[in-house]
Amino acid sequence: MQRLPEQFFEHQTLELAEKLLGKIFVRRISDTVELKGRIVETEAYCGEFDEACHAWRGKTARNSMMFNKPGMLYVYFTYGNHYMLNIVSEPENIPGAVLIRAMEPVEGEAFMQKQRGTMVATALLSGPGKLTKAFAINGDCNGKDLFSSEFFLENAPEIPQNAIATGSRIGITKSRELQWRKYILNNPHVSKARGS
DNA sequence: AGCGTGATCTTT
DNA sequence: AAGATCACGCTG
Repeated sequence: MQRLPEQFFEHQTLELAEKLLGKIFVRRISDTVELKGRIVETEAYCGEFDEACHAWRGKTARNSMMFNKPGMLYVYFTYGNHYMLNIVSEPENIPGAVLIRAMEPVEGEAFMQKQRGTMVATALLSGPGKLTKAFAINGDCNGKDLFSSEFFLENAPEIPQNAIATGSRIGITKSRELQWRKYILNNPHVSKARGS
């Protein structure tokens, strides 16, 4: 299976959010445990005109990874409980990232079930805080990249336009009007909107 | 529909 | 130094 090269990530953030749909996120935990998930939901966060983006007011200690090279991981901690996984986009020194909001389990389900404390397949990776817990991703992963033996993306067929849905990003209060959430239509592993 | 949880950012 | 916010998940 082909690994996606650095050039794959060199697209505008919103475009990358679409192109990531359907691709396989891989984490090698050990020689014997490999975890794989198919990306089914993403959100774009980009630059200084997007008030929901952590970097809209400029570089800080937390968001500095968003200014790094495309294909790196930006992982941050929020709500006192949860790590969020983002893939950095945009050229160096320009802030941008794609939040991975949901995946479909492909390999390593036993490990994911143990991490999450549930056997329900659609509950393993169907939210940004859930999937980091399932993949044992924490702050130590911030700044790693997708071109190593530990983390990489596998190529997979492009999702046709008529199977991609667009909407407002979930859980934010600012810039609600931007339709920067992308997800695969009718996929049961997409996260539920908050409050429903 | 309400709450836990703690880092980060803004305001004093 | 204090207060508000937060790209959430769980219980009920």
